[in-house]
Amino acid sequence: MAIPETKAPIRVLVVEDHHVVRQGLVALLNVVEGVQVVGEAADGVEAIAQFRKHLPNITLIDLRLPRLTGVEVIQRIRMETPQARFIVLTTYDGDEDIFRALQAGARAYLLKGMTTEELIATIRTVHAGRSHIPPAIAERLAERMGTEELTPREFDVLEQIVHGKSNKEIATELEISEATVKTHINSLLGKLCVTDRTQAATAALQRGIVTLESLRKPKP
Amino acid sequence: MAIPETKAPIRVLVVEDHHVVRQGLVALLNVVEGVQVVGEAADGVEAIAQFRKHLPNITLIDLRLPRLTGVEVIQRIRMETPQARFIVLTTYDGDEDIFRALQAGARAYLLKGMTTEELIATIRTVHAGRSHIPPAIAERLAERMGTEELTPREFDVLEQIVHGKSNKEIATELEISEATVKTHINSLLGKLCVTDRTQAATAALQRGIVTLESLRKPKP
DNA sequence: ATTGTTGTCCATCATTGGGTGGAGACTGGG
DNA sequence: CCCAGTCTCCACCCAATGATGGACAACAAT
Repeated sequence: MAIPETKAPIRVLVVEDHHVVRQGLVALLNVVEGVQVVGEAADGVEAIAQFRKHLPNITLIDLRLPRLTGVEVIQRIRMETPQARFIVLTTYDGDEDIFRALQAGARAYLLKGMTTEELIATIRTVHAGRSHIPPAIAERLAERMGTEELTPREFDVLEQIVHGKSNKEIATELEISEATVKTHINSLLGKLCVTDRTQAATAALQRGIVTLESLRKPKP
Repeated sequence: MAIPETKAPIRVLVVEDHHVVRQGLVALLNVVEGVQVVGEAADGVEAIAQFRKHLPNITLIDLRLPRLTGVEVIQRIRMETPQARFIVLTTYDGDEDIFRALQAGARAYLLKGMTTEELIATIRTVHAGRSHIPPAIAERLAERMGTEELTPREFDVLEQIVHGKSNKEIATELEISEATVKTHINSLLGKLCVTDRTQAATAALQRGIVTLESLRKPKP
């Protein structure tokens, strides 16, 4: 071998649905000394299959995936392989997903705008058993920590609000009285630290509690 | 040469701020017969410089860029080189940007989730002087066509609404009476085909009239 | 100049929305 | 068992919102 004395390479699985991005990651990683891409997956189900097949040291995973979300994939894999290490890689997304991913056991969270050096450094850091959260993400996490969890009902109402429903419509939809809707709104306004439904809607979108995509297709 | 009788390759400039994605595009394109990446740029200003330097046949460009937006880049380049051909490549973004990009002279609009084949096919199509708009995009464009343009003042008000301001606050901010704010709201509600401010806010975000990012940082 | 159009502005009125207090159901610990 | 805590539900009150109608100025077109 030309390489004098290297350790075993870090075996990486890349999970990402965007072809271009996946290609980019693989191309970047495969020229790096000590890192080896052992598998690729374009959706959640495939990700789990590939993981079982290759048992990689590190799984680089996007949160927005077809079939299963990244968070679900992390949860399921950790169920059977608790020592699995994940680096979440996403364009932007809401705070909610970041939070969930870290709770599910992701060790690092990177934005797609990062430099190659950051990516490599993070892979090595996580492989060494440590975590890495960029300052920008940490800041948003901190904000989130202060806020309380929404109850299921409050979540239902918030979802309707984001979809532009009036209190009366929400009441009909959820089969409760309009007064009750107002109560839920009142308490979720408090939890989201906002003062009216419009702010609640934008806050929900910012945090990823509801996604912009879900607005296009009316729900069945 | 090993290749028997090829035409001159299509010379492509890649403009994209996400390192990973840019790498992916370059890696993908450079293995394609008849396509040659002649330059890369990570922001709007660099894009214009690289364009002048290389005069590519096709410019593959993201809309969300530092320094100058993709739309601005397209406009400026077409000012001096009207025959320049652009393929807009973006993750998702709002309808507004799609519309503006096409108006500015982009010939095609692709989502980053596309297959390699689609990308290559589109490059060839555009290089041959034709356009290519995927059905999903075309649909959204069609929706947009029916809607009227907002007046500057209406736009101001809408922006404030998305930022969660009350009518009174908007009135103070814009130095007009609250009644006037209501008038503007009323007419912009009509133009956006919605019935209240919350729907207006989400519609504005969907269409990219206002972006989620701009919500985080309070404007100066 | 005059007509038409469009954008900005304002006032009044009915409706909606948010604030407050409080009742019954259900949970987990002591 | 009983208590504290939480979730869900509802009614009443007043402020904010949206609908309507109309005044005024700027501008284009003939």
